[in-house]
Amino acid sequence: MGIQERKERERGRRRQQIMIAAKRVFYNKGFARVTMEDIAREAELSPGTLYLYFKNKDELCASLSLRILQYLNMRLRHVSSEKELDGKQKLEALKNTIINVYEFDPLILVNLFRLQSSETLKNLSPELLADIKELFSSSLSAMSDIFNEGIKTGVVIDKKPEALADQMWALFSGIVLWGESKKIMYNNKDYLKQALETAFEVFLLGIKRENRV
Amino acid sequence: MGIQERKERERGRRRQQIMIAAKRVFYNKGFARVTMEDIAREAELSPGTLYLYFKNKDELCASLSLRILQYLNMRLRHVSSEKELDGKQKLEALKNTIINVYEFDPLILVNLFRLQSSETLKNLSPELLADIKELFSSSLSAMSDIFNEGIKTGVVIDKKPEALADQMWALFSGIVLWGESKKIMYNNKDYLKQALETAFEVFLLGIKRENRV
Amino acid sequence: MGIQERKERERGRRRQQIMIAAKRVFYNKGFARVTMEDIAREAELSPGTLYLYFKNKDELCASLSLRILQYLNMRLRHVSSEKELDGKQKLEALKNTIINVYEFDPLILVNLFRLQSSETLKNLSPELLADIKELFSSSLSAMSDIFNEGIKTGVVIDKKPEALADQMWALFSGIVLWGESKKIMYNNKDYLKQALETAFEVFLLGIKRENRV
Amino acid sequence: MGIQERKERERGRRRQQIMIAAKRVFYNKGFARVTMEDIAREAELSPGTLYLYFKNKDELCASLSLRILQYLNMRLRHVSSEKELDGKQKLEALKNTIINVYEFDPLILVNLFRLQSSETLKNLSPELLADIKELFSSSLSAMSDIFNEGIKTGVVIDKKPEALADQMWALFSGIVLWGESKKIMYNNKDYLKQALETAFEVFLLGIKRENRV
DNA sequence: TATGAATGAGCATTCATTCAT
DNA sequence: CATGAATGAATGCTCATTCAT
Repeated sequence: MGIQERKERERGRRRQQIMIAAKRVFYNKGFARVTMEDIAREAELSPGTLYLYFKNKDELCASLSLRILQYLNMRLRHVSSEKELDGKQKLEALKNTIINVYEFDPLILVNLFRLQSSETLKNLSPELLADIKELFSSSLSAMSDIFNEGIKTGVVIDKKPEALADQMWALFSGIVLWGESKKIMYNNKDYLKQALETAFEVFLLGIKRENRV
Repeated sequence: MGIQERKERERGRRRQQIMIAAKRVFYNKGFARVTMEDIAREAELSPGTLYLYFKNKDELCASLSLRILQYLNMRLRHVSSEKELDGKQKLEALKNTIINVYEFDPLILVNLFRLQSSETLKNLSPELLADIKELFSSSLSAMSDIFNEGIKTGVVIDKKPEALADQMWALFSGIVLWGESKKIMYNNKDYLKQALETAFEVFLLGIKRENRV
Repeated sequence: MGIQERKERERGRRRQQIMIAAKRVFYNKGFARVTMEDIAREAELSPGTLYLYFKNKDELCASLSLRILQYLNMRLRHVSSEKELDGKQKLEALKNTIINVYEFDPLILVNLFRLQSSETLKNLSPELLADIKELFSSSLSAMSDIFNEGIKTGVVIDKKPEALADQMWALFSGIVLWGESKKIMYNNKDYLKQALETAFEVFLLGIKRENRV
Repeated sequence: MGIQERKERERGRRRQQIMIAAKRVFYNKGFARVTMEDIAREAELSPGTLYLYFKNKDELCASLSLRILQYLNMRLRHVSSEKELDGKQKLEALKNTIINVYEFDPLILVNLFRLQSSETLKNLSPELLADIKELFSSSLSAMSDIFNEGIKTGVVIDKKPEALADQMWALFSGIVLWGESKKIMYNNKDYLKQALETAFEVFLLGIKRENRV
């Protein structure tokens, strides 16, 4: 391992450390109110140091989303390319994957979905924005592939696979955000996982050919 | 009409005037960047005056959501209580209503959905929060009623009607927010209405008994 | 006097008040180290208030220069248009005017000369920059006129009047800045007025025809 | 050559290398915006290393001025002590020397003149400040000598030679700084050398006895 | 000697909110 | 009721300088 490589790895670790601290602060104070100083304090670093690893606050926040997108993408690609599963099993695996990603880090997922609809997107560096777009596209395309296989093998009704992928994604983000508000408005904490299960079941019911006359 | 009542009505008009101005500003500058002074200027009032009609900025913004919630609620109640329609027709009417609400004011709807998952909720006055909750509950309960009628008449599969209402709502907000991000990330402007149509169709496919074996 | 006009005047007074405070602070702390908060404190205002009257720090500082430029310009125009004086007397009046402007506010003059050679110029609002340019041009053109009259009446040697004006201006700023450094480096406080006198005398000697063979 | 001496020479080389890098950066980014890291990067050193050779940023910048002052001083001493030239020729040589110094490094000269009137002077180490003072004094004294010789030989009018030297220096810095601002304000790039020529000519006209009645 | 990661004080600017008129 | 000038706390970001290695 060259010295260059070791440094790069060290740098990556630092970034992780900061992102983890940021996440902890987000949990405690809520996204909107977190300041760079809060994050620095939590990471036991000085504010200036954060800027050695992230260009600005928006990029730090967006980087959190990037991580979970990477995880999601990896999992989806894996399902999509799984040779052992038939079309129907893949649909099931898709559902489970998404729920699993939700469980992996619910808070950051909320951050991601909020990012989607935000002016923040406009302030990101072109590189980071490109990365995010790329992962989004790639994930949706993996989902499309799964639906497409379903369509070809006659498991899924004949709709555009991309539209189905978009819908599933929208359902995912909609449920998660809606669940958030239920938590806040109704103190209804553990509603989400179950809601996701049911929603995806209904969604699959709707698109599976076998359930049709 | 007493003098008291006339004053109250006058007051309501002023509030409307401010809210309309706020909406115009939001359209032009984007939610995040709007200041109270912007709104005051647009309303041809002074900043101080806004505070005579709204406790603070959050409440002003949330009040915008309140209006569209009122509209939504009215429409849903109307569908739900329509004697002329059978269960199946009501499902169709429900779909159309929601799409119609979307078209009525897309931007404010985004605001509403963003509000759902936001810490802003915590800062609202108990009264306003109660109003919002009430309208949410009422709207969802109207939707539940429609689904319930469908279930009873054998049109809809046997799931909890409240869960179905939640899902439909989540689907609604998910699509709208996801559509927003598509606008920003892909400059894909007129995607939304069609996406809503398709998503609701699939959703109804999934829950209608007639489509099942 | 209309209400509008009174307000405008009030606003002007406030600006003056702030500028005077700024000047006081500059005297005490030196230009480079002064913060907006210092100025606000001196003006017995809050930092935010400064921004109601000046777009930003650079503009506040440049506005100080504007004032002395206005004074200079007024005086020069006056000399230039004075009917009672012949060409030779106008040269004398020009010299005295400039020295008088120096005495009017030496520190701000240093600020002005420093502004000349600074990247600050690039950050000013187009309007303010235009005002400054205009006053510079106008002042130099008044000086040119005086030299031109001297040339036409045979008092001054035959050089381009604009070049003479530039030179006199350069001499002025050069002496003032050089005098500043003498103050700092040699604690030589009262050197400047005398130096200006002598320098302008030599300059006039150099350009007056009567001193030539 | 002892080991001590070799080290000292090595150290000097490093300082030169850094100063040259600094100058390059100044040319590209403008004085105000240059950071120590910029300079370090350009010099292919680390920021920390700069502090092994210069006490702080101000000293680094002032050292640039020191170099051109050394050059100026050397040239002036040379003219002053030139046996072959008579008083009149020396005045001409003085003029050419100064213009030549300007051409040698205009940007650094601007830096020097700006330094003159700056609070930076107060932050320099006593040693560096002493060096700068010494070179200034020495240069002005060389100029004084030249004027003095002119006075004694009847070429120059009977004024204090030190005052004449001060004036010439002030004229020099005045023209250069004023020329800078013309560049910025009027995009008038190649004005300076010619302006210096003319200004010095007029100055010499003013102090030469031969031009008088 | 050289490094360069880390520091942290410092600062311009914004904007929701207030209150004297 | 209405005003709008004034507030001042809050915050993202910079960069000269240090110090452990």
